[in-house]
Amino acid sequence: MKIGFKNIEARALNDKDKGRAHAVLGPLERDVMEVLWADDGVCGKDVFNGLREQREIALTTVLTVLDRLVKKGFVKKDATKTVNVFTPACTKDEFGKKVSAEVFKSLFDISTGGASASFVDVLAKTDPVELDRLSELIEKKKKELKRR
Amino acid sequence: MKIGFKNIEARALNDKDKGRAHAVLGPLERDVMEVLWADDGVCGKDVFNGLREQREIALTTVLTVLDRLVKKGFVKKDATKTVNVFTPACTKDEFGKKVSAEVFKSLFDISTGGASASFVDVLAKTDPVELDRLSELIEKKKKELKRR
DNA sequence: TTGACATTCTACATGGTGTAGAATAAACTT
DNA sequence: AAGTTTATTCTACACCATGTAGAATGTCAA
Repeated sequence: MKIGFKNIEARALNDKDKGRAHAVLGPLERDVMEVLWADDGVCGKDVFNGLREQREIALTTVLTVLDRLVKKGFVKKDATKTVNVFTPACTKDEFGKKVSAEVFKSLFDISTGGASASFVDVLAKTDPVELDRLSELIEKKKKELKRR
Repeated sequence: MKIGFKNIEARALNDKDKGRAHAVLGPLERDVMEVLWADDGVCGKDVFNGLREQREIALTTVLTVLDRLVKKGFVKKDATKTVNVFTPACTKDEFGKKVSAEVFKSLFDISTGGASASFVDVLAKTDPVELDRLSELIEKKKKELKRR
């Protein structure tokens, strides 16, 4: 019963994540982001009114979450107006990219092959058309790598 | 300042995750899994001895984590022997697939395009050779889809 | 039976998230 | 300016996953 450590050591090296590897946002936080992305430049109450229809929630809860989002850098707050206005710090797509990048790093740590296989599978189920775009992305990337 | 909800509604439908979207395992839990994958059929103490070299830790801590892993279904425990023997419930690759699948679903929820772009980017950095394999996977998947 | 070792129980700390009342501040009304 | 309404911040708690490990208990061999 000998034990090998290669992987552990490998992982330890690039393990900046403080505990949860890919945890990014909770469901409420994500819903708030959705509202911000859906309609830019809203105030806390707008967000509140929006979410309220889907779930029962207090205004202050929304404000708290909004503030946490600001602290995390996902949202910008404009406090110069009478009413604070919140805007996403980046587009939904950019956000997706950032989050994905983090997540993929951890995933590749586990298994590059497994991740790739799974990615294609899930993508095919979710949005088959995207498969073509993905092919293009890969080709582009390959060329990019060759140029160097 | 009107607000749109399409995305929120969409998300609400397939939101089985109870809070953390892609949280899977903590760092210690992952390290334990690595030991199990690295050397199959070990007992608690083996895992302990292994981890011990990387970090200071108590035997019971390892046992606790091992048990939690069993409860989560990631590890199997054979209690028929004098000493309990632990084995991974699936290979590292399979695990990677499962975890990835979960994660990708959430990611695509945010942005399919962003996720794809990011995936290629990170993959190119991590393991450029895998880009070719990915291309193949996509082609295979496309054919598979056509057949139906 | 006793001692050594293995396993389980129980329990606490920490940190992120959801939750929101209370307190405070700012703005508006009269 | 005083009072009223509205907005924002403070403070605080609950919950859960995870890391952590001592205490208690169980098992087996000498």
